[in-house]
Amino acid sequence: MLQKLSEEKLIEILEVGSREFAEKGFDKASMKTIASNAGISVGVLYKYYANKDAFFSACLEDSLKVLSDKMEEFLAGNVTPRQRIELILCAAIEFSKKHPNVIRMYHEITSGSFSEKARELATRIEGISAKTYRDYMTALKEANLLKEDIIPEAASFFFDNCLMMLQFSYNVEYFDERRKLYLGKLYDDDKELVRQLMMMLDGALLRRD
Amino acid sequence: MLQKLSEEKLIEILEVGSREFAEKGFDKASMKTIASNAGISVGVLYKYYANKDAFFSACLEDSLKVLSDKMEEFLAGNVTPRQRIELILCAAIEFSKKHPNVIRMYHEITSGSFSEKARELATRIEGISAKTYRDYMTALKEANLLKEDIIPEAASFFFDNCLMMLQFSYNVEYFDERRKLYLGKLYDDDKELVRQLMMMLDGALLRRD
DNA sequence: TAATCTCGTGAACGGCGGTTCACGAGAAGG
DNA sequence: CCTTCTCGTGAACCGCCGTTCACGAGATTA
Repeated sequence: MLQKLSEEKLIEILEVGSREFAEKGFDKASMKTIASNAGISVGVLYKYYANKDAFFSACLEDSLKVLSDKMEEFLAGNVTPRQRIELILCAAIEFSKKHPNVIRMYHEITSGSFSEKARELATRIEGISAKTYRDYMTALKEANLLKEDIIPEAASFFFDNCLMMLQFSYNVEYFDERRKLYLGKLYDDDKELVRQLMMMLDGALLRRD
Repeated sequence: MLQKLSEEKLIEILEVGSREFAEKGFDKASMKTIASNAGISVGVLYKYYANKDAFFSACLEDSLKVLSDKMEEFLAGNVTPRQRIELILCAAIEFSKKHPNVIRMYHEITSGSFSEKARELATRIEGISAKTYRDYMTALKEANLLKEDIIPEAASFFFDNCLMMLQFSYNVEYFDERRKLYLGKLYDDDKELVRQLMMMLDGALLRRD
């Protein structure tokens, strides 16, 4: 052969890996299975990645890239705060449905003890969204649109908490069942759920005019 | 010997197990380590529990009992809705600090594929809090204290999401770091955090008077 | 006291999964 | 066409972990 793995093959490997990790979690995912699902031998996996941990990090990085791209859209465009919240909520749900593995992998590193590398990656992406939200909340504050007495740090923490649980609720099996349990017939009505969340977040964060 | 393991020993085993599972997660926790930390042999663990899964379920059940006991306090006492929210927030944080392993084990089953038994346990406790919160929100609605247009199902989902993230933020290592990242100097000020969350939840859920 | 029973012990087993490495297929170079 | 080099292959290795079971220490019983 002397053919290095093609570009597409390398991408495929990362995709197969992400799927495996997202489905089974880090520990239960097996390098052998990943290799065979990607149609390569285990050996080559270790030619490209030092070990399971490094491979996981690569999959994670690949996944998180999509997420952080999305993040930049959040502050773009000139809309009212209320509209922006609604846009973000919709984007979060839409993103969830399009990239379930990203959220699942994110959730995965949330538990378990991971390598420095994985830690660092997660912290980096977390740092991006933290800063994005805090900047946004600070801007709201300065425009006197944030609720009285609420400080931007707490507001962005609160806001991201809500988004994170929303994403988990749409992707992680356990949280999905929980969502059904809580929402009942609202489970299938994304539109109405967004409307409800909107009203609550609005009331929580924005000054009454 | 012919001494059955003493009552205290049995309790100690569950505690050691819970700690181990909470710290390392189900997969990385080792039956041998648990046995040796509890000062018994592996064999006896298998005399009392059929396998690792069953032992995990027992630890989980032991932990969740504490949680569901706490739950009943939530609706007790005659206080205003605002006061009740504040009480629950404080209780959540206090509980987190007192029983870190409970939250961590709960978080653990949230990921990974678990046995029917573990699933069932989690669903049961989830069911209790879901019902508790929904009943409470329904009561608020009927008393005309819930915000206009908000339906109890969505409100209780939202509320529990906030509480859950709060608990994770105080116990699960990853979320704890994230909390520090978001809150900055507010990280050490529980009182102020509760005050801030209070204001936001109040605004999100309760009718303005 | 001798026989029997109970129950904790921990070495041993089996299997699995991450990781390695000797191999060989085939491209490149002469 | 032969040599050399590249790089994917997958059997083999190793360590770990859940699980088992033959054993024996001590309690019970007769």
